[in-house]
Amino acid sequence: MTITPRAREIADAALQLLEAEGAEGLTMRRLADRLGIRAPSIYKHLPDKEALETAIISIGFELQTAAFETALEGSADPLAALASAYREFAHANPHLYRLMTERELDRARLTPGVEARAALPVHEAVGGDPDLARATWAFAHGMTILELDRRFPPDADLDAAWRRGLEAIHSATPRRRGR
Amino acid sequence: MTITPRAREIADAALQLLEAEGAEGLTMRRLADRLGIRAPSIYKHLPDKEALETAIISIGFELQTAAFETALEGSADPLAALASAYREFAHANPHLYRLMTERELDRARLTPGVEARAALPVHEAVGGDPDLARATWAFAHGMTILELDRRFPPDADLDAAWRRGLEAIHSATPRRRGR
DNA sequence: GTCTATATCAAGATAGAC
DNA sequence: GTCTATCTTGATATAGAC
Repeated sequence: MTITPRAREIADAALQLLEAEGAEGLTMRRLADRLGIRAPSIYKHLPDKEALETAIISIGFELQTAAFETALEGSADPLAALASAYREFAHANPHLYRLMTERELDRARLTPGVEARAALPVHEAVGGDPDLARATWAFAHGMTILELDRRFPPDADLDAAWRRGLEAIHSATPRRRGR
Repeated sequence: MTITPRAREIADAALQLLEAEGAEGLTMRRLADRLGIRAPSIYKHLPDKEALETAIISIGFELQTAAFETALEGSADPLAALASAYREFAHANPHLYRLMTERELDRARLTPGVEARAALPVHEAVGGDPDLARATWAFAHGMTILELDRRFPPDADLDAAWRRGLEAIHSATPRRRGR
């Protein structure tokens, strides 16, 4: 779904609200407060709350794509660079990260192409093997969300766990000529 | 937290309700209906809804532990056996699996030891390396929850992605004498 | 594009009697 | 251990005027 400029402003404000107050803090009333309008006015720009959330998620994919691009600039180890960028993105925007990952995606309502654009660099970094790319995403998402939810023991060395997993993936990655 | 027999009956019914109707279906009123009592009566046995949820999660860990034990009996490849059992457990009890993983755990309210007992076989299967065990759990959880939430493309070969990831982990697992 | 007023609903939880 | 009655809260969303 493409979106009017005003709807985009509203979604930007919603993202700020989401990160400031968490998922339960994201209500139409509070969002309206933040915008200086009344809640029913929002419905003139976005049909319902789901559309609002999907608009936020589209912004999230754009931010993630940008983070990946920055991370890859002049990096000698693309996989490690993307993994760090992924982890840092989630820690910088934990509520957004949860919103983006903890549910089924209503892809028909996303800005077209945003999801695939965000995923592309990972596919390239593992040499184009789609199965390995999915396994890599699963590992990264698992580490990230379990860390955000504090599911590892408090004394766990998560840097070491990330390293151990990336090593394993690296050793399973097909080599290109010249590497 | 340990629990009275009646509270355990209530938690068992709550688990059935959860799997039948999903997380939003799990309300004190509907649970009471299923038990043939009124909602306020539940509060004589469990202090609040969080205690109910934590009791369900404790049961979940017990079920998972049992599933792991069955899977390991006479298996030549413990890691593969545990991975299959993990995946099957989640698919057989998807709402329970989400409840168990998609939030911070209130460990003080769990039945003591249940979480560690469920995790132990995985630690053993990767040769006792705690970092590799965490990476393995992250991979398995990531695959599982992304699959439950239909986040992979519909044509993705998820068996192949599981295999690819487990291969990578296996090649990173320290060998024991005689293997 | 924004407003006021309101419909609609359903949740968790408590008091106090039996 | 269960009941009835009720409090309290707060959410999404619509109608219709300006």
